[in-house]
Amino acid sequence: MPNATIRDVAREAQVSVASVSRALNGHERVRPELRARVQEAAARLGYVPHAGARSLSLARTSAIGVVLPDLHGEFFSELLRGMDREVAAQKLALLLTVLQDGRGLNTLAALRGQVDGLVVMAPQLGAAELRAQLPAGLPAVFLNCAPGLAGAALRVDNAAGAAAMVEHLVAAGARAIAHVAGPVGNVDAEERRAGAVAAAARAGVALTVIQGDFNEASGAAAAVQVARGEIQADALFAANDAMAIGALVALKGHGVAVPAQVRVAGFDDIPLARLVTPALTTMRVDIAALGARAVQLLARRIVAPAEGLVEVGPADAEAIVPRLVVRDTTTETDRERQS
Amino acid sequence: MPNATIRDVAREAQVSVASVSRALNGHERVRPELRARVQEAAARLGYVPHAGARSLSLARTSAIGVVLPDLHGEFFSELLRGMDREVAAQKLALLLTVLQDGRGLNTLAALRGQVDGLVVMAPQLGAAELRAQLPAGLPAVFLNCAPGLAGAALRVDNAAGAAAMVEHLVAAGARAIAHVAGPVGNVDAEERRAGAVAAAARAGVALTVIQGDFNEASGAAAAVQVARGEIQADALFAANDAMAIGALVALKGHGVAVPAQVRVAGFDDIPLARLVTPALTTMRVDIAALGARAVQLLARRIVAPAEGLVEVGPADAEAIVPRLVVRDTTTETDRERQS
DNA sequence: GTCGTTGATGTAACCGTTTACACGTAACAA
DNA sequence: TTGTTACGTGTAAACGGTTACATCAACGAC
Repeated sequence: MPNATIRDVAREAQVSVASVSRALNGHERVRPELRARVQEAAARLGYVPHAGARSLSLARTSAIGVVLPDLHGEFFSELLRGMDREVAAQKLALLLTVLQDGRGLNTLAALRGQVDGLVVMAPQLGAAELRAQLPAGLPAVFLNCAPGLAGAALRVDNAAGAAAMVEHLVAAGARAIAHVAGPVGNVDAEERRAGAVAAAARAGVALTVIQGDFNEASGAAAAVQVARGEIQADALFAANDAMAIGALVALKGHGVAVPAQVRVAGFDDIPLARLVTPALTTMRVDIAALGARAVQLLARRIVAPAEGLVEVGPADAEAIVPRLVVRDTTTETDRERQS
Repeated sequence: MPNATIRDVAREAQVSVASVSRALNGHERVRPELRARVQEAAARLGYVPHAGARSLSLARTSAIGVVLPDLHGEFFSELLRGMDREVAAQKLALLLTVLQDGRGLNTLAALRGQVDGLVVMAPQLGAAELRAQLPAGLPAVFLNCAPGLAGAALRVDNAAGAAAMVEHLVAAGARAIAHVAGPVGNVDAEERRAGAVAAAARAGVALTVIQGDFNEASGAAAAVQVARGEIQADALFAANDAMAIGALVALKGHGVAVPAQVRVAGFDDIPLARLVTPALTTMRVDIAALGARAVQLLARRIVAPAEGLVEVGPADAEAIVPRLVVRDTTTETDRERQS
């Protein structure tokens, strides 16, 4: 007998199943004496309600699905940490699905009946493609997705962040910037590039785009071009920290002084950024807050229909603006020689 | 009409619900013509089976629960990545639960009926405490947990890893090793110390244990003792990379050549390890593999009862052996001066 | 023509909850 | 006394699937 059911408890407490359900769910109209008897019986049998059955009956699973691309490292864990924080507060559970390239196409639809809503991050999928895969009628919040989907949209304002960084570099004395872009087709990468290009144009400084792929090696490769003088630049702005760190190491290897000769900047503020020498200037995105906010928005959409105050639609779209974190790779300070 | 049910499909295809179920689940005894008609109807209505209902009927959810402590960074994401890889292969879903300090006590029991099994990592909980919270009769796999629980146990073989490192240091010419241990009470730290001590005894080299606390500062302090000659050693083996890096910096500061005068080694292979100069020799634990293996073991336990070949019990306990990653702090090479 | 056999399909019970509704009882007003 | 009301509790019908069993038609053997 693996587990007791509500009927076992009813028999044990000599009441009906309805009373057991009411007693355990804290209904009003239950005599205290009976409630106590039921609770006692439940405890005696080690009864735990069967979540699946309950969700079938309530048409509510108390779980939300998270659909993510194949992420690495800090970003992934911070996002989940933020989501979990909020999910716990709302007494929900998290069902995680990673969208690998091959599989995962019908995977999304299969979530019907298993979750009450979806937080989707699929920067590589088009709106139409995505819409086709989503189970109809499930509330959803989209993170950095193609625009125009039926649900709340939450994004990182990459363009504004990149622009802020370019402005900072210019203020720090840069006159020719090399931007190491992320992989083509990646929305974040595109937005950062566009923001950087626009800001450079506004500031009247030269900006050369070098193609990268978000990995360290490509940052290093770009740095080598700069070090050899193949590309004229007194600042190297990478679209993420991994590439910036790769570049930093490569520049050091080629005897280029940072930030004296070339300023270096990244994006994301991964933990490693403040540990490298010199410490990396970068844009910090509060990933945990992003995750928490996504869950919050979703939770609101889930209860909303019940409340009658639906007002859904793609109305609410929000953007998280990254914050500039100035460290040693862009400003000459007396801390330069230390640590 | 948010979503079609099996009855809608039955009506649309002019057959019974049983036939729909059989047709869609690939049963044998279904006339091809009827199967086609059902599939067509299902497609027309955009029917997707309701996971909750199905799991209630089948007594199988196709989901497994993952219970983790409040982890940060790389470890967390790598573990989940490994689990997801295996979970996808087994056509399961992942339900994530983070065990924060306060909450999460009844959280575990609430998973009944929502998952088919559990992967639990709760290094801070005692066996009894844990057992009390787990839903009875749920297959479970424990990661680095207290021993003696009913389920498979999977751990990192810290002792073997430490021993391997000591052997490597000896092979690299070390004759007197200083081991900077982690905080007392920490299981990983204890195991690493024990493994190092034993291996040194076997190899017939001296080994001095210096108490540390897993932070950089304690590594640096230990290094100072070695540099000053207060402790005789030609190799410094720290129980984690943070302390090793602290030691590395301190040795450099005291003009001690690494690895010529003192070899340095760490444990964990954090991302920073290959970025410091000289690059740190360390032990790499394949976290993703650990996660994948846990899911694999659990999946086996889940199907086993159905197969009749139960053979459960705490029988299978496995250990993942870390891999030695040799870099520049233990071997003099021509790469020494570079990067 | 009858009977058994076989294979495809339908009927209905079941999984474990929740809850609308029915019902019985007691308190109270007339 | 007799309605009315309010309240506590039980009965049974959902929720959306799966599947044991019943049913039925077609077929071949006698």
